[in-house]
Amino acid sequence: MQAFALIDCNNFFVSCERVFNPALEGKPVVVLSNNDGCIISRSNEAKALGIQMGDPFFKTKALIQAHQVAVFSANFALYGDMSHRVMETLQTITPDVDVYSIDEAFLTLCNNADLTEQGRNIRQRILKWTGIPVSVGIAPTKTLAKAAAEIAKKSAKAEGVVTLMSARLQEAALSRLPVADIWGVGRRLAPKLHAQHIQTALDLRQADARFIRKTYGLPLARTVSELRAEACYSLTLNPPPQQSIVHSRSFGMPMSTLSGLQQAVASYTGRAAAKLRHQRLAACYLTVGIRTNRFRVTEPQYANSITLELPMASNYTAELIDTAHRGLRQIFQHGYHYHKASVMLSGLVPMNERQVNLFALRDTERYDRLMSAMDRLNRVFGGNTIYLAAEGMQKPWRMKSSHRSHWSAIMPVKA
DNA sequence: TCTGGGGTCCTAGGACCC
DNA sequence: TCTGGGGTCCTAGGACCC
Repeated sequence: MQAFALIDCNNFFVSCERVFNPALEGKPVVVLSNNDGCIISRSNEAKALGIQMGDPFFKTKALIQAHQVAVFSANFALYGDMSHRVMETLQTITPDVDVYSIDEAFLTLCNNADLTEQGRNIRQRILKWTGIPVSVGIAPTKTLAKAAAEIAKKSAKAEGVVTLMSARLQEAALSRLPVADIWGVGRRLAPKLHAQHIQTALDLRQADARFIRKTYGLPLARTVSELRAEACYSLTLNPPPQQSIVHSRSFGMPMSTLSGLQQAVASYTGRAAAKLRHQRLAACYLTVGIRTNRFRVTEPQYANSITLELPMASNYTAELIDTAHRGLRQIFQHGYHYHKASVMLSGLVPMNERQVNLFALRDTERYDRLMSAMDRLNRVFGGNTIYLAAEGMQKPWRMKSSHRSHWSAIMPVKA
């Protein structure tokens, strides 16, 4: 029988910060999302304080200050780099690594040797070579391996590795796992399943396959099969090319005018176009969207988006901005407080020769500007500000937050 | 005051065709 | 009384993931 292993980095963003600042070990730590809006990574100590994934920062601020929780603005350039190191380490164990996300990868193990022992070895090597602690789940299907890793993360006696190869072990483990913890059961499906008296993962494994297929669709039917150790998914070793590139941000403050939105949309389009060129692609379609603040329920709400076809596949910023502005004029309505805009590029194709030449030209300019900006930063703050330069330097205090000798300056400085 | 951002896949229903 | 039946393509919306 095939044995899948899921390698899942523990509290990944927090663990990355700890690699560069070991004094954070054993202390509560959280990492915040882009605009410092939400909590997106928590150390075990922060979890124990009751801080939830996705909690708005401002709502937990009092708790955070009371317990002296260390707070970090997300540094995705750093996390991407650390992720790369983890994946490279896995490559030294087997060439066939299915990188599932920034902090997870699937691989298959040799079923002749002791699987749990192999899991332990992987764990030790990653910790030693990268400093990142991981959990390993081993099972006959990807979904069961995910569940096993989930249990490994929480169980002290598992020592980071759980193997679920036999039906007996699978049933025992799934009977104690809430159905909502299963990969493929999200916040919408979980209450619906509860209403059908499907509470645990074991209940789902034993549910009527045709009923599930008919009521909830193909994806959940596959999840049920996978829970029964019937593999529906294999390793994805040659991922298909990306289908879309998005750049979206919420604004710092509400925006009401078309010209204000135009500025934001132009800047987002520029970012999306840069990502496009970086991947040597061009786009056939552009979608622009705007919306009001969905949390302000007392205010009138408006959300709209429009997709435009480009006359020719393009990755040229000015052309894409023109298109985005044309779309924006069509969906803009007076009288609303806008809160967020997004630009999506789709219908992605490899860039042609003309586009490559334009790219080379602009890339040189960008590179020069980036280097001079980094040089200035390094002179002011010393080394290690490189990640920040890549992030775009949207807020002054962000610079300080990335500088390793200025940890005390990590909290936002109010104007 | 302050509530992230970037992705994928599936399905139902309408339009249209023969 | 009884009002085809496939097939395709497209789109919006819903669900999920990290």
